[in-house]
Amino acid sequence: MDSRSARKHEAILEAATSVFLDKGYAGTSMDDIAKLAAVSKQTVYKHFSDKEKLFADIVLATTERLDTTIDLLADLPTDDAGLEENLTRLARQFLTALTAPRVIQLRRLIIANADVFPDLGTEWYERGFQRGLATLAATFQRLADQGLLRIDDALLAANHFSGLLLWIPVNKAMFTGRAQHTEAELDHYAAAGARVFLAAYR
Amino acid sequence: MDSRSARKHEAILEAATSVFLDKGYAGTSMDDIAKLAAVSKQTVYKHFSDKEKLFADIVLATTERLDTTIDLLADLPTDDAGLEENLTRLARQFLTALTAPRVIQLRRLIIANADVFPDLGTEWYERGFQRGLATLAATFQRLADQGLLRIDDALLAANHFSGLLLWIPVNKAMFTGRAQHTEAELDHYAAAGARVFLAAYR
DNA sequence: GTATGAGTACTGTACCGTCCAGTTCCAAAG
DNA sequence: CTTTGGAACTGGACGGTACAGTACTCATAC
Repeated sequence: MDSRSARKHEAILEAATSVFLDKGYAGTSMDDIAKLAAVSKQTVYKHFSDKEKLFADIVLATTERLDTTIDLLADLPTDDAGLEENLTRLARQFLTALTAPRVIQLRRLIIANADVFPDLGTEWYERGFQRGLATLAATFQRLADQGLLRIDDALLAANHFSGLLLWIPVNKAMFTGRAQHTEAELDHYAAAGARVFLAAYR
Repeated sequence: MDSRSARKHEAILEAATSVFLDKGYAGTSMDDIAKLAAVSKQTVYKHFSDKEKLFADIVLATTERLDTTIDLLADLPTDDAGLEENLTRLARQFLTALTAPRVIQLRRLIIANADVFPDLGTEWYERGFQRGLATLAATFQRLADQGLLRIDDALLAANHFSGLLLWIPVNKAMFTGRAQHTEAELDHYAAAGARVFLAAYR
């Protein structure tokens, strides 16, 4: 059932995602998108009423995809033995997922336009950010219930975990455009973050 | 020596800072700035060759001002007695300084335009961000030398401290435009962050 | 009385969104 | 398999608007 219309729709979405992530909202023209999607501008406007609508759609779609990734990661084995090791591995996967160029670009895109699209910023914050934290918090709560961690406020703990891990690389990436983090650096951040977290919450 | 020219120069800088912080780079027109500064557009162009130059100047000037604020904060008494209390107070002041609307707006402004002005983003990162962290790290190192803290990598510790404190409120502010943090929330973040930090680094 | 600035008109460019005339796809009917 | 009708698409032109930067004339400060 991949009608021609559906194919075009998909091509436009894909092209728009690419260009928006790369050049920002203001830096992207509808002609750019149409050209990259190999589609006439008229067709773009047939599928998406205007630029704002198209932008909102691609942001939410990309957020959705990120959501499911986070959900997959947060499943942590609850055996006592290698707790620090497991947590470090989780931290490392978190770092990889959230410092991926696409994710960083999405963050930048939303922050940059949070004043023009306040609803979009809020929606991303709730769906793409707090939801991920809630998932992580649930995992920590499970560990706490098993007596492996000592936690009052699981959501706060999840925030601390994220902050310890992500503050450095995310800021670097936000400000210096394309930041290249070596694998070794990420390993180091993950180990150090997990260690501090356990020191406080075990 | 406040010549007329110098006064105009100052008025333009002030107006540009206000408008840029408020409406972003693309959202600000040179006419807006001229009007707010009560100055003709011609005069703006006499003092600043073009829009980009003006933007860079106001960003760096604002960064400079933030720098000195951080320097003032990071002075921590090194008496053993009330270490946790002192650290909590430092945390609280940090939070106040770095969640101030002006600072948040500056962050947004730089992140939003880091692709168009990569040098500016890098410069802010080094001057306004890493420099503040270095100051904080020096303070921690001093505490470590006195045997009050156990620290391998003072810069990493400073990053952890910042991440624990700022991850929540800064992200909320970045994404949801104008975030209003109550005093009570900030108190809570400061106390919790300082507690976790000490658990790991004392 | 001269340099500096105000006020304003103007040029050139970029881009959103629309319109239209001609073409291609696709599915159903013969 | 061929025809046919309508929907979707192309390509390009166009109106309208916003804005960076310049030019020019008249007023004002010092």
